[in-house]
Amino acid sequence: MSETIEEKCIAKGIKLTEQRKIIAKVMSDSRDHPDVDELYNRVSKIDSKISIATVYRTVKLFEEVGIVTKHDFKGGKARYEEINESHHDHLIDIKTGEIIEFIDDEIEKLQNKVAEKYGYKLIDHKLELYGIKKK
Amino acid sequence: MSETIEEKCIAKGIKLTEQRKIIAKVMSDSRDHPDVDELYNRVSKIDSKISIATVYRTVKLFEEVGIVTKHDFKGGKARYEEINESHHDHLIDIKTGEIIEFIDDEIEKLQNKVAEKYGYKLIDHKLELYGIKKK
DNA sequence: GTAGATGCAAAGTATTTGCGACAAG
DNA sequence: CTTGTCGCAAATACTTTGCATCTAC
Repeated sequence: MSETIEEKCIAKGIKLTEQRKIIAKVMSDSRDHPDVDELYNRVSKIDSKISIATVYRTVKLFEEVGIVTKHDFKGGKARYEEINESHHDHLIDIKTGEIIEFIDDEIEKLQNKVAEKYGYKLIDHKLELYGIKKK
Repeated sequence: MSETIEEKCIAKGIKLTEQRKIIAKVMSDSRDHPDVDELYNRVSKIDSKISIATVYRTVKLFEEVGIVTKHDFKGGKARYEEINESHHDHLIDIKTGEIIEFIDDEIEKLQNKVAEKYGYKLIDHKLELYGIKKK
């Protein structure tokens, strides 16, 4: 039962403006992990009057209520991705910038173990692998 | 045989200016992971004439030649840490911001396995755990 | 002596914000 | 209606850079 972003907004009592609907749609349709600029480009094609400030405000809002996550991959700009059921981490191709999503339950378990060991409850984590494709 | 940053600079043919020596010393003495601003504060106490531009230029240089690493933890600012023999990852206390360094060989191995699985050679990785202290 | 480093201030990026106009509930 | 959002441009925050001067080697 994967809800759409729009449904999530309603569930969380967020006002659904035209702009937010468009931004939500663009994010849902994005398989990659676009930065705000790229998001703005895509959104502009649908409605050219939307300002980049609104895009910034919206992704921030979506992040705060847990609809999307923010990534700070190498390169300065923050990049966003919709959260859906399946948690995953990222394997990034250093040469091409291509991003592969993966899940490894064993690593997940070990992370919890590490946190436990230091007396912490694990809330969140970030795992990024950087590599080059083998020939 | 852990070399000092100064020794590493000489080994890599980097000109050792007074400013660089000071910045190197401050970084070596820092157990935490200071951002450029904080580094600049500490450096200024030793020599108040050093400009923040030099700090930026120096950390960038040190990063390029592999003397320090840059982290993009939550919070926007880039933070730096000296590289020494022991690789480690970070467990960050969400409430206090405290950073615990840890190593887990099992996780390291699994990361390589994941990269392999997708046909990649692992070059680098970043693992950050965010948690809260248990009472 | 010479190539490269520094300081300063100005210029870039990325992101946030104040404010009057406007739209969702 | 009322509260919160939008668009715009100005403001911030972080980082980089041009240029004249200075310094390590």
